[in-house]
Order: sequence, then C-alpha cells, then structure tokens
Amino acid sequence: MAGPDKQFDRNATLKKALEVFWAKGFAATSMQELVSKMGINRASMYQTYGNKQALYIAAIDQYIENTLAHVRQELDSPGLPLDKLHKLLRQFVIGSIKNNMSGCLVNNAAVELGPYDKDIAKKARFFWGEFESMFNELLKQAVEKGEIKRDIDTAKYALLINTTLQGLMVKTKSNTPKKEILGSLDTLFSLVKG
Amino acid sequence: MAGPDKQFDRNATLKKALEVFWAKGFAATSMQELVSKMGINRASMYQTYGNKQALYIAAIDQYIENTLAHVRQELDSPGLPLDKLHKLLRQFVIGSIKNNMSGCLVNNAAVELGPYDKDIAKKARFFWGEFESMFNELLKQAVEKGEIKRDIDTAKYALLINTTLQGLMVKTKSNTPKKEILGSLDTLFSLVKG
DNA sequence: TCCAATATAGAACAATCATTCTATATTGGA
DNA sequence: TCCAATATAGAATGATTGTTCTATATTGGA
Repeated sequence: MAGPDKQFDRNATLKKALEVFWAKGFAATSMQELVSKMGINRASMYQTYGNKQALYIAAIDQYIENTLAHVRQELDSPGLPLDKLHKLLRQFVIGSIKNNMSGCLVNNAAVELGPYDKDIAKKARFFWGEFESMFNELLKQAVEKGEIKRDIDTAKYALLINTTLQGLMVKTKSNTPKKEILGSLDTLFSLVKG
Repeated sequence: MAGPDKQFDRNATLKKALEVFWAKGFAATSMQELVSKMGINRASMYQTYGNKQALYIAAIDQYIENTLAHVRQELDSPGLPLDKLHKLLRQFVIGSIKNNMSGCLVNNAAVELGPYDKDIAKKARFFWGEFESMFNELLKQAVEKGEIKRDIDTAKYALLINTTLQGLMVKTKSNTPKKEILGSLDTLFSLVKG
C-alpha cells in the first residue's frame, strides 16, 4: 500500500475546530468557518470526520481528554489537597474569562444540546463524573491530612463542588466581575473547610 | 383612529415563542417554527417584533418578569426563610427536569450568546442580581430568626447559592439523576445552616 | 358606508447552510 | 515509472435560513 503521503496534522486541525466550537457553539458555527480556520479543504474534512456533528464530537473528545489529563496532573502535584483544588478551580475561572468568556466546552455543549443529543449528555455526565471522583479523592486526603478537621461525607462535597464549578463557568459567560466569581469560590471553600 | 381591531393576544403568542426558544435555544430555532407555534402570520410577527433577535429579547424579558414575580411571591409566603428558599430551588430543579431538561432560559441564553451579545449578558447579570438580593434578604431573616445560628456574611452566601443554582440548572440539561442534583442542593443548605 | 388599522395567505428573495462532486496535483513505495 | 492514496481547488446541489412583498380579508369607529 502507498504510505501516509501528504497528510495534514490531525491533532492540530482538530484543535482549531475545537477552538471555534468552544467560542461559538455548535449551531452558530458554519462549516465554512471551520474549514477556513482548520486550514484544510472541505473534501478532506468530510473524508476525515464525516460531517459537522462527528467533527463536533471529535472536538469534545479531545477537549475531555486534554482537560482530564491536565486536572490529574495538577491534582497529583505536591501541596495541600484542598489548596491545590482551590487553585485549580481558580484557574478554570480565570482561563474562561481570559479566553473571551468561553466557559467550558462540555458545559456549553450540555446546555446547547444535552436535552436533544444523548451522546453529548452522556459525555457530559462522564466528564463531570471524573471531576467528582478526583475531587472526592482530594477531599479524602484533606481529611486524612487534617486540612479538614471535621468528619465529612467527601463524596457529597465533591458533587457540590463540581456543581458550583459549573455555575461559575456559566457566570463567566455573561461578563460577571472576576472578583465576584472568585469570591463565591472562596466562600464555597471556606464552608467546606468549616 | 380606528381601534385595535382583530388583534392577536400579544402575551399568549410571546409565551409560545418563549417556550420554543427555551427548549431549543436561539440559533437552533427557525422563524418557520416560531410562526407555526405562535399561530400567527409571518408578516404579523415582523410587524410586531421586528426580527428574530428582537423577539428573542422580548421572550427573555417576559421570562425574567414572570420568574422574578414568582420568586418574590414564593419567598414572601409564610414559613421559615431558609426552608422557603430550599423549597424554591428544589422547584427549579424539578421544573427543569419535568420541562424536558430545559434548564433556565436566562442561563441558556447567557451560555449561548453572553460572550457576543452585551444586551443578553446585561440581562443575565440583572436577573441573577435580583436573585442574589432576594436570597440575601432571606438569609438575613434566617439569622434574625435563629434559623442560622452563626454570624455569617449573608451577601456572600447569597452569591454562592445563586452560583450553585446555575450549576444545578446546567446539570439538569444532561439527564443527571434528579436525586443526585437534589442531593447537592441539600449539601449546600446543610453547609449554609452550619 | 367608508376609512384606517390589523390581520391573513402565501409567493418571492437573496443569502447561507451542510454536503457532494469533478477534476487535478502531490506524494512515497512497489 | 507506475500506482494508489491523499490532498487540493472550487463549482454545484438542494434545502433552509431570515426577511420582505403583494394581494386580500376582517374589523370597529368616524
């Protein structure tokens, strides 16, 4: 068989598509804009991804993979568990605001398509489930290390923290002052620490 | 001048438009569907509202007005302040799930258009600001009446509660189990009560 | 009985949508 | 030097988009 030949960089072009979908959502993004920003030919894109929906799913998959890897790395780094978590969530908020109030791609996708697309809804639940597992793990460490002195139900707290995080992401999308958003995050952690 | 003649019911037709936008978002809703569901002629709709964007804004305004009125009424009713608030938020969650996981129209609008539409973003901030004022008022009452025994910064707690509420709304859009969502709400209130 | 306003039906519009097609160039191994 | 794969350019397709237009019916007050 003939080799891979003059192939474009799948990962890089998908990242471009991801950025457009992240900024504008699914329905408001046209194939024209996608093809332009990806820098490849229309035919190549249909050949590679099939259609707009499939490209969107591929972009979300890449986002989920990259984000989970990043979160794992941050939470595995040295430091007090709860402080690490607090810092990570602060990063999410600041990142969203700096990235033109883009929020979280999964959150955006769930709000736009969740009720009509079971595949999207399922991916969102998986993504958040992973978050909540990691948060739970950190909370358990926080209790062990005495960073949290009470005896708490860490799993429930993990769910609450992620839910609040999703609310923070939404608030960044309407130009809410950064201080206010980060303030709510601080309030949450002050309550968790007890 | 000639009288109002054979006019359609502005309020009722706008409510129909609201329902469609609420369920499907702005971009994914076509004028064809709007006109059909509203039961009026295309020309009448353009005559009355101008264009799709203006109709959307009008629908959001009606939603904000109705929702704030409903919240005020619920929170003014007799009962323990925090219990009333808890029950109200539970209603929001259950309502969203029963209404085909539609979430909150303002939340949906902020996520879809907030970064690109300053008018939408401003309305979202106003809407949430009203929520937070009312929540703050209730929290102050809860402290006065001894429903909360600690000395808390009610304003900060009000912000946190609304932020978490927005996260709860997002979670309803991806078919997250009702029990899990309501559980997070319970966790939040258990922390607030202290 | 007019008039002016308000509604209707439904065609027409130009633009844009996602998608497919034709034809051609480039590449690396057999 | 072919071949088969992979890319390109760019036109074409047919559907759908938001919006406007023409023509007509209904209504209530002057």
